[in-house]
Amino acid sequence: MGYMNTATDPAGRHRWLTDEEQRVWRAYLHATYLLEDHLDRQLQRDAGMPHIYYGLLVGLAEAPRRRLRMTELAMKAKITRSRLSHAIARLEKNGWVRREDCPSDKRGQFAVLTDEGAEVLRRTAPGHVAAVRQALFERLTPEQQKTLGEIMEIVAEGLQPNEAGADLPWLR
Amino acid sequence: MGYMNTATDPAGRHRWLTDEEQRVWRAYLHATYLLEDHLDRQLQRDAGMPHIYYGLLVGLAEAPRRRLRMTELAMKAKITRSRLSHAIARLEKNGWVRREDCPSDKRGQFAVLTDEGAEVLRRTAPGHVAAVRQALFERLTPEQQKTLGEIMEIVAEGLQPNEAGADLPWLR
DNA sequence: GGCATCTCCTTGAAACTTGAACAAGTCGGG
DNA sequence: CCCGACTTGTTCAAGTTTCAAGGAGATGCC
Repeated sequence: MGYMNTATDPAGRHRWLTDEEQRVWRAYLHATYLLEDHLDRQLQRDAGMPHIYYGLLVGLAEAPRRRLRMTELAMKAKITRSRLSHAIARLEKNGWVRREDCPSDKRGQFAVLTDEGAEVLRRTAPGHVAAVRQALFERLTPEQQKTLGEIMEIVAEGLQPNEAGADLPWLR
Repeated sequence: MGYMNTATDPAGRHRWLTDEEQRVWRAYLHATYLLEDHLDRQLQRDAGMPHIYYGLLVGLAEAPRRRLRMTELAMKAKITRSRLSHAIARLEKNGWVRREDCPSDKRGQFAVLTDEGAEVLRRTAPGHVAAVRQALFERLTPEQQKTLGEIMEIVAEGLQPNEAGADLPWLR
């Protein structure tokens, strides 16, 4: 009992994970926890925000006029609109982001990266990239990197809610 | 600017990620977000608790007398003691876990899995395992599974705070 | 136009996490 | 025995996330 067991498929009963699968799964959980935790702390310390907020600024920085509609940004970051509202409120309070009304749709709002926000990014991006590089890429062979990419694309594809037709509430 | 750029190492300046590294990194972020989200919802729906709380019950179920000292459990789950205190309080309210004083150390507390807790696990584990299997293992070749395990072990090892000597504050 | 319906985003409350601070207990000298 | 240093686990406050609900504007159809 517990997470899973060693047995495979005893004629109709539950299929647990094999020992090997279990090893892989636990390694996955362990590593992804540690990495997320590591990056969250790194960014909290150096940029004063959690990883996902940083990702929002990056999303804006990459957008045409440093701006994106709330829903677009939520989709890009794969979070709910609600969560984004709260997050942007916080970033706005920090002065990294500003809200602007959408002229063509009065319901709409743009989240706009401010100069200050861009500056924070400029200042903290190198450290963040270094952290990612050091925690991940420097430790893997090119082979492993390639396989990791393939695996992650497969997994993401399998979980992708939308799939040409099944429009998703970006989310939930 | 932003997350990273395509340039490599222009004589002393910041090393960004190559295009390929960037692809891998974004795929990683995307997939791990989706998977964690997926499992969290699956467990919230079927077991009424988030993934990490489920992991705590599993940890207890695997322990000798279904019990573990708070600090041990925190280590096993790789979370802070503070977070564990809150979590156990909640699980206790649900009746899945009970606290017991440690006889040998009056500061100590055991978290003990109750029969109810064990029952919840028994009832929900198959669904959870199925979710993991379906989202991950069924989509990967044996080769990929093997490589994934290797990669995750490497990454975890690199982030492991302790390393024979550097005792860690379980955590932080 | 009138009206049902959908979309955009926000809000509020509850749940969860974090970090610092803390009471209580243990431990190892002196 | 006593005291300083450390450990154990909790608590508080602040921050974040979730979920359900809702206001306001757009849309389409009659």
